[in-house]
Amino acid sequence: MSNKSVDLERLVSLAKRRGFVFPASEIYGGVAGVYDYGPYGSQLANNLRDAWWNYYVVSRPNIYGLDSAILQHPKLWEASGHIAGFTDPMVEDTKNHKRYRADHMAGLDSNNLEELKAALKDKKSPDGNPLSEPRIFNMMLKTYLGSVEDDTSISYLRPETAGGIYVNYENVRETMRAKIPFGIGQIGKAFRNEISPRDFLFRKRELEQCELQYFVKPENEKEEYENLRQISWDFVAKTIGLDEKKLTWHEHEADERAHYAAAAHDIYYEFPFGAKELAGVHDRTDFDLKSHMEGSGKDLSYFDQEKNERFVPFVMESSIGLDRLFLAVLTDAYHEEEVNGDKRVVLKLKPELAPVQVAVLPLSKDEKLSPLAFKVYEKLKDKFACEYDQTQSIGRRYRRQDEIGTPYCVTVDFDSLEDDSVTIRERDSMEQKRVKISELIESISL
RNA sequence: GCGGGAUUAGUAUAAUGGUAGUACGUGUGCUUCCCAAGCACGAGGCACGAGUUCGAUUCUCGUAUCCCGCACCA
Repeated sequence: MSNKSVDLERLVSLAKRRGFVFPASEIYGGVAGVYDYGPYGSQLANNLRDAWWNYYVVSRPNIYGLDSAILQHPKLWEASGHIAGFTDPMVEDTKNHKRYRADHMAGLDSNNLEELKAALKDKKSPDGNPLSEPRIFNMMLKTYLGSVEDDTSISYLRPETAGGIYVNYENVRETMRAKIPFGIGQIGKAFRNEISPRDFLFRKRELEQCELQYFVKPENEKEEYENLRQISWDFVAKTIGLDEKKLTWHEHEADERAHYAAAAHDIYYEFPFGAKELAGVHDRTDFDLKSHMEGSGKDLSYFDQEKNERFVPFVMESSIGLDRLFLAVLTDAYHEEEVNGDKRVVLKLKPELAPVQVAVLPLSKDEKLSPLAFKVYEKLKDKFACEYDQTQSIGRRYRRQDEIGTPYCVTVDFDSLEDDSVTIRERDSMEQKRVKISELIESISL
C-alpha cells in the first residue's frame, strides 16, 4: 500500500492525536502560523537538529558551530537590507520588482491602503510598467530592547539566522584560526510576520532554520557552489533518507532571486499540498560581508598569506527549514496498511530519527511479568530512547508504537521467566525474533 | 491581505430553537493476552464574544483558528 494519498488533514490529525504537534495556545483559540511541538514532536525535531548538526558541522573539520542571539543590533538589519522600507506602504513594479513608496507616488501623506490604491489606480512605475497594489511591508517582528519604549530602543527578532553568522565572521575566523575556505553553521529560531501563514508547519511565523554559510575564494565560486549543492542534496536524500523521487531541484530565475543572490537553487519536496521549497542553496557573493563592512565600518576582508593578497570572501549558503524538514519526514513516513482486515497506520521513520526507538512491553500486566519487563526497560533506557507500556492488550500496544514510528518492540512473555529471553518485534515487517536478555542490546541495531 | 467553505469529546462524525448521540481512542477492573479480541464500569464535547428569544450548540453579527483559490513568501 502506498502513501501517495496521504493528505494534510491526516497528518495534522495524527500529529495532534499522538503528541507530535499542537496548535500554539490552543485553549485560547490558537495563534495563526505558530505551533508547539509535543513530547514526540520535540524529540523528533531534536533528532533532526542533531542529524543536521552532525552532518554539516561536527563531521567537517573546517566548519564551526555558532549560536548567535535572536536579538542583534538594529543596524545589522539595516546593512542586510531587511529594514529598508518595511514599515512603509510600498508598491512594486510588477516587471522588474523595483519598489517605491506608495505614499510618495500617490502624493498622499497616508498609510491608508484603500486611499492609496484609488490614487494609484492608473499610475505606472517610472519604467512604465504596471504597479502592484500598495501594501504595508513589515515582515520583521518589532520589539523594544530595554524597558523604555521609544524609537531609540526599537529592535527586531531576527528574520533569518544568517545575519548572526556574518557579524561573527571575524570572531570565528580569528579564534578558530580558520583559513578560507571555511564555514559557520548555526541552528536557531527566526521570525517573520508572514502575510498568510499556510500549510501547517510549512509557513510559520516562528520558524527554525539550519544554515551553513561557507566562505570561499571568489575564483572558486562556481566549484564551491556546485559542491555545496551536492552536500545539501545528500543530506536530505541520504542522511535524512527522504524519498528521492519526491525531491527535485528548482533553479531560481533571475527575477525570483533575492537581492543578494547571484545563483540560487532550491530543493523541492513533494508535500501533500504540492512540490514546495524544503531547502535552498544560494550563492550570496560578497554581498553580505561587504554590506556589513559598510554598515559597521570594520574591515572584514581576508588576507591570504600565501598569495600575499587581500579579498572579501564569497558566501555560499545552504539553508533548510527545520519545520519543513519535520513535515517532509512525517509525510514520507506516513503509511496506511491493511493487516488482518484492519487498517494499520505506521510511521516508517528511520530508526535513528524515531522519537521512541524501543518500547518494552510485558505481554500482560502481571505481578511476575511486569517487574521483569521493567528490569529490561532499565537495562535499555540509557542506550536507546525507550518507553515502557503495559496498558491494554499487546496488539493494541504494537499499533500505538507503529503510529509513532517506534522501530522495535521488546516483548516480555511468560517464557521469559524461564528462559531469560524476550522477543524483538520489528515495526515494518512485524516479524519477531527471540533473543537472550543478556544479548539484547547487541541485537538491536539502529 | 482578498474571495469561498468550515469549526460539536483526544480523533472522526450525527442530530436538535427546550443544554447532545455514535465509533475509535482513553482510564480502572477481570481475562498467562503476540498484532487495535471480549466483558464490566468510568472520564470526556457544542471555538470565543455579543445580539434576537421565555429559552441558542442550532438563527444573526463580530472575533479567532483551520482548509481551498488568488496574492504574498523581500
